[in-house]
Amino acid sequence: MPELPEVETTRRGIAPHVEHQKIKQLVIRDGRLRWPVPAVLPGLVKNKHIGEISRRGKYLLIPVLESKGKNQGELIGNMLVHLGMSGSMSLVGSQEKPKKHDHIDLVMANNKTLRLNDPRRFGAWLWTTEPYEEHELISHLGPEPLSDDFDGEYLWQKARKRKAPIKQFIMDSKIVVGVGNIYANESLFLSSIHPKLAAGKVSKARCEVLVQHIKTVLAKAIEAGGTTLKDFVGGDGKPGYFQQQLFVYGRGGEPCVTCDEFLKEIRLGQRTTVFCRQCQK
DNA sequence: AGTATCTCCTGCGTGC
DNA sequence: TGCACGCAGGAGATAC
Repeated sequence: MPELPEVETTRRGIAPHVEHQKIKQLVIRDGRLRWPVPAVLPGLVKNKHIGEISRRGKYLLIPVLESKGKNQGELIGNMLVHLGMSGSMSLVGSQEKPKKHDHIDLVMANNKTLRLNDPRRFGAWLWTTEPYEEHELISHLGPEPLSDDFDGEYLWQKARKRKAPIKQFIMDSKIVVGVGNIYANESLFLSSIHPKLAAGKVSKARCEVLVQHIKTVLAKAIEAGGTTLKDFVGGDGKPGYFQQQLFVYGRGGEPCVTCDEFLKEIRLGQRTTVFCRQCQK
């Protein structure tokens, strides 16, 4: 269930093995992801070089550069990868046989292969020649949650007159990217804010608190993921997600760690929502 | 424009 | 053991 910390952990895990490498070939074993993987892509990237991998929200951006002899040259375009909800990447030896749901291989000249596994095929592997910021899946996205652009003032301004529940509001990628269900539940608990409270009813002061908790929760999760980076090479591609302690997510019916009240579990916009009726108002 | 609902897909846990 | 079912989840698409 890749949320932003898992995607960032993936980026950090694969980057040292992939960046500046020459692409031997791209193998599309099953291109039926959320959108069809462009059939022309293997031809476009063959024998090109890979640039520095970045992340925007939960999208991984893999630049492809023209090759000049053994070196890389000008930017040709970007591969835009999303792990959906069940996707993961791993680095394997180029001879390693694909397992079930191993849909795409990026085979590199260093005899390593970046491999995408995605059982539910909600992920994406797209191509764009325009600056990635202008791609239709990227251009409308809100600020990065860990950046200075995301602060209490910003959230409060955006939330004015909005009636949507605060939980759904912070999960809206147009408002801020990277806050998935787990971390939305956790940060609201830490902020003592009821998930159903209308976004426009959250005071400026409480917006400040909420933003700080979102940042802290995400940063801690990234830190936890960083401890298992070594598992990327020759591993199963699944870093130690959810190592951090979860206060409410997955704990419906169990006692609140603060007040012992049984945690309430409801559905909000078809998402499991867990909170403490006592602590969150 | 803002909000609510639907949708893609497979694997897993549960209850019969 | 097998089957039907509900649920999980990101986020774009669609409807109101």
